[in-house]
Amino acid sequence: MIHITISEVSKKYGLSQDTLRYYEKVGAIPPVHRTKSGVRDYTEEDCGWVDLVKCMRGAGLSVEVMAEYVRLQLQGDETIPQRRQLLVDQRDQLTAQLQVIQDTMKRLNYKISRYDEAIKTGVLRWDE
Amino acid sequence: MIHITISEVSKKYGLSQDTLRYYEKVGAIPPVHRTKSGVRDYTEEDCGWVDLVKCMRGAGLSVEVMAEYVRLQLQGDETIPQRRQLLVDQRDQLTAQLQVIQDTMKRLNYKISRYDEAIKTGVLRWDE
DNA sequence: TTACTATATGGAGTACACTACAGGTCAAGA
DNA sequence: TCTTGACCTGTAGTGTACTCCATATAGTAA
Repeated sequence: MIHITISEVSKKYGLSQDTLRYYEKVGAIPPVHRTKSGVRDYTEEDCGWVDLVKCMRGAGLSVEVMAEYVRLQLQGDETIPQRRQLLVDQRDQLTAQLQVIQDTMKRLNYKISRYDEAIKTGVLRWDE
Repeated sequence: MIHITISEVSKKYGLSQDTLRYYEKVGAIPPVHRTKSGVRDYTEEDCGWVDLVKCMRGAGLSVEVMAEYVRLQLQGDETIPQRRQLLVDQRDQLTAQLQVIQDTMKRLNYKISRYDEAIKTGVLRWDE
């Protein structure tokens, strides 16, 4: 089993050491393995959690949601239905967010095309 | 020209009166038309700005970016190239965010499918 | 005129997600 | 042994985007 330090995890995932400690403190990842002297010594599994939380945070899931998922996970197999439901809820949120972003991009594209036209012709019609 | 009150704009767009005043204060929308006694009296154009900022904020653009766009707009036609560039930059950001969300959804879907399997068979393999 | 309601302003407070810092510990090299 | 560097904890501070509140004023109904 390979173990790596917090500075290596920080480099590997592009998250600051403070952020890694913060995620652990608020429970967005489970407690990380430590050396006898108390220094964090990330296992591959610990890294997997870091990777997961980085991905989910990037998409906009809250740290509280991640912490809830971790809590359920640590409670064992009887929480599998709740964990599934949590993920489904978050997926639904992302589906909605995807739609909002696509609609906004359409609007941005329309405005950009009008600016292109204005720049080309020197005229801006029906502004906003 | 139709004018409406802040409470009507609030209902129409689902933004609180405080939020509407806040957007105006920080410049995310231009100054709203007022009655002689100083009460906001939104024109259709004012409403158009509210609609725009609601849309952009929903997609994650910052109020500061909106305020910058409004500043440029109020400076007149010579800022058209900058405004176009601002919109293009934001569109690029959204394109990237779209990708992140899609990747995250793939990951969520994979995990959900594994939970479905676990619930069906009673076995969870290679858990996280 | 009085009372009520909607709106105004300025400023303080909240929630979230970090981020920075002070002070302490520990292992390894000179 | 001494020093250095990386790490630790706990706590305070920051930025963003609201949200709430106290106090004031204007327009309308009774």
